Amino acid sequence: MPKTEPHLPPALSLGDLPQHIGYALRRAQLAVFDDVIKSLAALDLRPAQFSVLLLIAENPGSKQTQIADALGIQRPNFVAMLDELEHRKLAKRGQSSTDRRSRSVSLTVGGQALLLKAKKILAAHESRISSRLGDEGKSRLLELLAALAI
Amino acid sequence: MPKTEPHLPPALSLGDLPQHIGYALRRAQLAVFDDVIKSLAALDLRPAQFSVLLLIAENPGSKQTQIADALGIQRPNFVAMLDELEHRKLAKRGQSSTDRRSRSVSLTVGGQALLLKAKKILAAHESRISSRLGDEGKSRLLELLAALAI
DNA sequence: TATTGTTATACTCTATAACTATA
DNA sequence: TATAGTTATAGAGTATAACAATA
Repeated sequence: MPKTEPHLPPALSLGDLPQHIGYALRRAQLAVFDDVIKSLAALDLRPAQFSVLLLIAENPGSKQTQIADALGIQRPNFVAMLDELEHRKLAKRGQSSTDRRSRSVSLTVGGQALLLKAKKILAAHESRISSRLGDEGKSRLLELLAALAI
Repeated sequence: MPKTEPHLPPALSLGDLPQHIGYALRRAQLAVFDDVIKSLAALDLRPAQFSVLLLIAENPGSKQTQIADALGIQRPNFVAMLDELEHRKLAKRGQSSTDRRSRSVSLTVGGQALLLKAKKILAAHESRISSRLGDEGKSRLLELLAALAI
């Protein structure tokens, strides 16, 4: 008598959900972000925190709200994010010489070092993910996604 | 003297963020979902609610937890979702004849009617979105996304 | 008047522990 | 003992109104 397989419950039908671009996008995004989140967890960084550190480094002297806007983060929600990065001594708020309302943000040396580590970790992640697509596949995917991102 | 353009603040540099698959995926997913959410709002349906109605219709007689599992919804979180659909008389919980612990879920006539309307609305949405990609583009995109969704 | 940063607040999504009733 | 449904709860993420300081 052949060994019986462990009983798997029958998979439900998803109908034509997998043909919906939105559904397929969401599933892929969750899977990729799952890998990003796990990768950055070694540095106690969440994806949004990484992107904030990156934008601050890329745009020295920019104002708090400019960073938030560029990342689609609401200004009120950005306050606590910056508070935490500042508390961890990764970023700091400075004075604007021309406008005493606004704060110019910058990275500390520790923030620059952590960003560098994060970039290396994410480069490895990116290689892992890209290997499922091939070079042509990745560039075509980025092209198609750009057409959707308005 | 030429008319001066309205002053736009200089766009910040995103570095190589747009080359990250995860970043591009998230931006595209948010844009597409924005259209889905607006489209379904006419029926007072959120995307997750649509997918629940669809799966119930596609899998008659299936149990509450099977629907939740197939959609990646945690069992505890699925309870309130079903409560609301039941309160709106779109779905109902029935008795399982063989296991008194489990509930078999089904759509009411009203739920079937609303699902049909939602499908039509989403078909129009899908046409709108797909037109940005072309037929070949859409099928290639679904193929690439499937490779990422593990 | 308008804008920057801020506080307070609320709503959705998601995640986990633990209970109950059944199996 | 294990499972289905449930309750309670907590944490992210996201959204809006309103205030003080400054422009």
